[in-house]
Amino acid sequence: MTPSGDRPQVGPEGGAVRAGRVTITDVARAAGVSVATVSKVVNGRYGVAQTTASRVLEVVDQLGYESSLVARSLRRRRTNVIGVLVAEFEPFSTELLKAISKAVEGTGYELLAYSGGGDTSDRVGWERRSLSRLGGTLIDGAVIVTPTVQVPTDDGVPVVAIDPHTGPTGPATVDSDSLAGARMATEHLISLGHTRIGHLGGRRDLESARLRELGYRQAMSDAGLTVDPSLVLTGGYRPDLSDRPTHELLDRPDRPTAVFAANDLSALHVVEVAEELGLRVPEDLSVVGYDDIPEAAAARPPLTTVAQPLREMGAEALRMVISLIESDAPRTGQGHHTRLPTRLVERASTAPPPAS
Amino acid sequence: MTPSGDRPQVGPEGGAVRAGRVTITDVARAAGVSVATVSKVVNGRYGVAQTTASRVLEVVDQLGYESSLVARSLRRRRTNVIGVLVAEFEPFSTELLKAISKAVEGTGYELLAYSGGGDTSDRVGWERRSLSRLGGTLIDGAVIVTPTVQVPTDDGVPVVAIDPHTGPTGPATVDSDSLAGARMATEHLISLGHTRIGHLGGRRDLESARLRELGYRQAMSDAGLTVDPSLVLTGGYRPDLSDRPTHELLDRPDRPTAVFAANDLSALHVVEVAEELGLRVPEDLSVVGYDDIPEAAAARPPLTTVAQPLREMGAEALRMVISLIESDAPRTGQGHHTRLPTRLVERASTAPPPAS
DNA sequence: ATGAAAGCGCTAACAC
DNA sequence: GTGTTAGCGCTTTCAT
Repeated sequence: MTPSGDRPQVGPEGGAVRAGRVTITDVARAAGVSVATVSKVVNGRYGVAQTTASRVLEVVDQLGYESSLVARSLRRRRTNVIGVLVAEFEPFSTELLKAISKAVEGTGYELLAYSGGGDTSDRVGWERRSLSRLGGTLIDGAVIVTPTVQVPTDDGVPVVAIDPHTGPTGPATVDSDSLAGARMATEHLISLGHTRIGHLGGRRDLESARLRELGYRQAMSDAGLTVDPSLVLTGGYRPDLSDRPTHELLDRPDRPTAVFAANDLSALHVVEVAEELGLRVPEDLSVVGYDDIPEAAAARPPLTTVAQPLREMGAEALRMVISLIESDAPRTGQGHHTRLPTRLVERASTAPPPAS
Repeated sequence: MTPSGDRPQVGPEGGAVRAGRVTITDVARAAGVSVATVSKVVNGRYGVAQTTASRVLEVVDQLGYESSLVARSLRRRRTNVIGVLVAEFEPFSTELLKAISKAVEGTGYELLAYSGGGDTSDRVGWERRSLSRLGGTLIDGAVIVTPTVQVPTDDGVPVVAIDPHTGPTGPATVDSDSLAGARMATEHLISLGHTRIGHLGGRRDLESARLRELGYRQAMSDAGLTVDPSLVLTGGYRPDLSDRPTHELLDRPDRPTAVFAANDLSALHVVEVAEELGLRVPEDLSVVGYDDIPEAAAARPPLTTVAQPLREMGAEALRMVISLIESDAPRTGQGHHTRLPTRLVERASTAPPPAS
């Protein structure tokens, strides 16, 4: 058969004209060798003649062949891809993603971010699904952001959880010191003279949310202040879930003079609602958030908040998965835990309470 | 064989205890049926007895089985996953990602973001590689953010490019009106009284960068101002690449009184360098950026910039890929192009030039 | 109603 | 050096 026999047509720019992806079979046929040989050449294995190799490489180039990650990962053990699993791409997870992306440079790994929690139906347990769908094949390891349940450590790939479901137990985790952060936030409000302080809590299933509420309670109690139970509500870390509790907090004559929200997104929503109600921030109401996402500094007024070291947390989580991937030590149920410090960032959403 | 024979061990909480992922074979074995039957049940196909189905489902639940995206996508046509391909996760691409993530809710698709440009070696052409690696199998369609080359439209999955390599030609694209935006930015500086205005350009391979420079030149020329060629440099949309040209702009006695940078990231770097040099922004130097990422509003001073409608752009791009995926019309080389309007956001990084 | 078998694109043993 | 073969986990005819 003539070499040009049934080789896929090649356009003027060297791109394949035939529809669909170029597969290893196309390359093999065009180069007149077996797929196995193409595979060897592409993967730089030994045992291929110089001349064959260069001919194959030429065809690869001509056809624009690139091996399918999917097919390859099904067969191979390693893919050099690390998964970042999130419920949804919102400011917190994307800040982490930026940090991980920066840290991944030069490591030889690529990043694949997957949002599996889209459907409201599986707001809980999405990480298990995502992990099962991708793990063991597509990705060598995973960083899971704010999982709703404890991630299984024994089955599948190495996993590190950021802002985990549960505290220092189970899989490897990275988080920041929510207790201290929440105390700082609350103490800041107290030092400004507030005594009637509300708390808009986070996701009840997350350790971080529980610790932030605890920090708030401790600071109040340490200052000799009693907590009005009707002022402690749950906003689920989300603006939409925060709407009703925020109104509950502000639609009343004896409303608090300050609110500590468990994250920036819900704090920002408190500011919004306050303004709809004709309350000025910070003159009539002080608001403190948590996280220090860029949106917090960008808001009007700029939000006072507790900064989590998101860059470091992302970098650390990446370091940890990579080390888990590369050490072949059997994974025990008990992972390593890193907790990083937080700090208060005073901006313009807090001030002394109205004279009244 | 007894049903309990070689079924994988199940732990107290129903989680699989054996290492590795639970595969369809495990389920089949545990349920005492064939893999084909399990597949049918899992995919809700007809032709399975009620009792068999419920038994299988029970085992699925018990073992926590979830089908592998990889294996499934290799065999099937559709995966209901849309890829967002970026060179790197930085503020611009992640804003788009947030927008697309918001828009994807309720569509039945899931999002997979892949950063393939990690290695500096392939700063150019990463999108071709990523597309080849994922396309045709893992993802049903792709949104590519700022591709470095023209994306092939004929081979593989439907593609929409945001801020494309080339203007309205080739694949479907979404971008914003860079020409008008750049004119607004420059006119704003001129109206403040600036005459010596520098331009820190973007990535030369992108249409948007060329249009922003053109808009700058048009506004200058319309105002009867001449452009000093030594004041028009390229920053490549990146802080690191902007460092040298920024110093070239500012380390001189006859430095400009204002700089229009082609995106916020490089504008922010100009502000940084200016401050290192002891220049106050905006008193000694005015700076305008482009994009309006959250970091722009969060900066000190808050950055005057040209806002791109990133939310709309992301939503529109998603709408377009989905419609391409769902219409089985053969893809022509010529896609649809949407160009959205920009607007000037005046903040505190611009002011009249120093009296001198 | 169920299962056996082929095959998606690829890699890894093993044969020639 | 190179090709043949098996098989990764899954879906899909096609027999039974």
